Amino acid sequence: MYSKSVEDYLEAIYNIILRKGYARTKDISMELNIRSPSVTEMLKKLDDMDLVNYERYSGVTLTPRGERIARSVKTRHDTIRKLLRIIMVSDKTAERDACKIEHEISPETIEQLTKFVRFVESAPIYPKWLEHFKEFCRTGEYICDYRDKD
Amino acid sequence: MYSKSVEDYLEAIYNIILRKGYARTKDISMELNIRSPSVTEMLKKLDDMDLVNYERYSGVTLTPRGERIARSVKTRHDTIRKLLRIIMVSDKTAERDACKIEHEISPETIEQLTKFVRFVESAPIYPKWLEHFKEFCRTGEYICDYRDKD
DNA sequence: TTATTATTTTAGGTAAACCTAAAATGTATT
DNA sequence: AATACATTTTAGGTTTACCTAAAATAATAA
Repeated sequence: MYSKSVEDYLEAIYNIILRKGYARTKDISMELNIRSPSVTEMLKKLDDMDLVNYERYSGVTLTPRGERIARSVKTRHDTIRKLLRIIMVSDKTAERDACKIEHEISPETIEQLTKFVRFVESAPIYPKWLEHFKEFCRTGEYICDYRDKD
Repeated sequence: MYSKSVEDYLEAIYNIILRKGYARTKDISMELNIRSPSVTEMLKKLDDMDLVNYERYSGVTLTPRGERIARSVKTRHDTIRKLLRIIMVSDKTAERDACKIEHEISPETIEQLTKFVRFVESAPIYPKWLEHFKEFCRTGEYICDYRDKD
């Protein structure tokens, strides 16, 4: 398994390349809020691990392995963020917490999380139980209509 | 904020005291799978921070502050574990993942998580939508009966 | 009480991931 | 081409939280 730090760098590099085509030390430094000497140091390590291609004074690209990992971290991130949004966590907090939780979650949990998010997303209308949860959040009262059905 | 490590020690000490009345270096060492010299070292730090009362060669107890924190970590832990159980993560994985996620979660998220768990638990019968989620997990098919209602 | 065993602590490392200050390199301007 | 400015790297620290080996203390048994 890779460290949080490694995962963060790969994810950052991936995102930077997505939006501007290439990634340099300074971009990564800004994205992660880490000083450039630390970034340089890590880029060397990532290069040794065959996760990035690093050339002094140029920039970095991801190797296939690096990109595979970056993608998987990003997917985890998005899944967690969506789950948090479903349970009514604010956008900002959902984003911030996803950044941290993404490193701490087992494959099994990610699988279930993915299913759950898909389950909610695949509902043709906004699910009633989520309306009920919203209401529960406001009032603390559980709305129950199971009696209507039999 | 306290480090993961600090939170883990406090939680461990709390749990050990709960089940056997007192906590010693070796107990903590076994609980956390950390060698005793490391435990001794941390106990001194925790004592300096006024989170435990530590006496060489005796054991430790939690100060009021330490206990307050331990309780709050434990509560977070349980809430996360319950959430994971709700979305059908196995007991073992839910427990292991809760141990890690408990350190990474903001107050806002914990609040929503708590509400969500309470929402599910306060349902008078096992919620239909959870049956549907179970089914969705098995088959990948979304069961929808909103048309029956109007 | 003395010897043996278990526990705890001290002493002295290590590794990961940061940092600052200063040197090296690259880029842009006149 | 020379100077100025920005970026990147090197060199040398720091902190946190671990570790092992050996010494000190406590608990138990002969």
